[in-house]
Amino acid sequence: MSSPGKRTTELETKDLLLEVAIDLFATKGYAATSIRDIANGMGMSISNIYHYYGNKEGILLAIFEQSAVRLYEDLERVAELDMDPAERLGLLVKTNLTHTGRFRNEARIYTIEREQYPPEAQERVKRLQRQILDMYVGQLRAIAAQGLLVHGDITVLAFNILGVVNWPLRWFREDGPLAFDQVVEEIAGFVLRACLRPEAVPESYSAII
Amino acid sequence: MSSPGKRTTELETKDLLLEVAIDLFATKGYAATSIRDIANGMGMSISNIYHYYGNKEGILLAIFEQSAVRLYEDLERVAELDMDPAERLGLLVKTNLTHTGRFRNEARIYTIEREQYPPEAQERVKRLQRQILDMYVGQLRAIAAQGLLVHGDITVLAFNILGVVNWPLRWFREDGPLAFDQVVEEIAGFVLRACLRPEAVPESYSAII
DNA sequence: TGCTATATCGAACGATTGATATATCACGAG
DNA sequence: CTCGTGATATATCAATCGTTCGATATAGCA
Repeated sequence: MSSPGKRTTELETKDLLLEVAIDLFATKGYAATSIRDIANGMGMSISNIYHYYGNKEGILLAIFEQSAVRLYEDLERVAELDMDPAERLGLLVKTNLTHTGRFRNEARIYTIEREQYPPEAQERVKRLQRQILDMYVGQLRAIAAQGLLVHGDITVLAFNILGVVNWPLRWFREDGPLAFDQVVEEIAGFVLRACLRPEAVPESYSAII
Repeated sequence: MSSPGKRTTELETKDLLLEVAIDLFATKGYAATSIRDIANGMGMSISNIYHYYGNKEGILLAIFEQSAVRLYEDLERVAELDMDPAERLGLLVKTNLTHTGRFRNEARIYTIEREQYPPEAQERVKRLQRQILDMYVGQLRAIAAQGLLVHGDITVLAFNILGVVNWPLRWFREDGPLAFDQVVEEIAGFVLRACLRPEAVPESYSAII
């Protein structure tokens, strides 16, 4: 750490705080979670929260920044791969799903409806959500350039993809009967079949055997 | 009205109250909306809310019951129509979309994540959501019986449909560039292409033209 | 004309909220 | 060993929360 005087636990406390907040925000919701809930959850007093993050909104922003940016960068890396556009779209969907599967609670937070963010945060949230949508639009355009895309509005297609990809946050249970990996495969197939002309759907996604 | 003593306005007040609450819950969220916000929005005192609905949760329950049941019944009517299963699934999707388009604010409320409902309400919410999912599963089964369904887990397919169908609640703007009717058509096509073997997709949905 | 039920009100309750101000603690630099 | 600084705790704030209260006004019934 750069500055002196740390009690050796700054990072741990700061991160523990985020961890607890992520958990509570994701389950109870941001508005229904109190500063005291968080302090309680980490077994410390509320002072730390104000010491490290300024105010309640600061926690939310930190969570959003940390995890939404990470998602965006993960996706961007895939989006720029030099490969067949259809396969790349499938990989993008799977990457997105894997990400939200691994960081489930964080994902539930950055997919909160924008209106429920504090007004000051909304612009930032909107921009990042827009960037992710645009990434899907870009992938679809590459496919369209090959004449392999179904007809229809590309933006609607992209929104539909986001819908299917984010919905498992609402229903998938780790302890349920389905394996997450299998769900990822099936959703990727669902997306490709819906977006591509039938003859362009890679065999591994067509789910027709 | 059955009982005496009404000041001629009970129905109007009771409904106005729900209307205001629906609007506020849908935009600010349930937890972030105070009883006083609602009273303020209808230009009356807090007492009426408790007079008519007992407590804050009572309002939420009344909204849920009124609108979620209406959606379910609308869908059930379509699900029981005697017609080609593929066409019927398309019609079901369009009915669902039209419903959430017309009752947008209500729909945003009954699609709130279940955990954010008061504990006493969760069981009721869960049951109705399950019933709607099962309706889609039933439609998919009918298609599978004809050998026209893609391979894969039917439940995952049904969840995917719900994802695509409910997502417009998050992004569609009445004053945006897209006409809602067109979006409805495109989403129905998206769903059918993703669920049916290519040769089974009705021409009107195939969007290949 | 009373009697009762409904509709509405304003004021108040105790609890909890986000936030702050002040204090104590631990430790590294000198 | 002292001193300062960052980490944590305690005490407290005004505001707002959901809820309850007693009161009043109005309507139909006897």
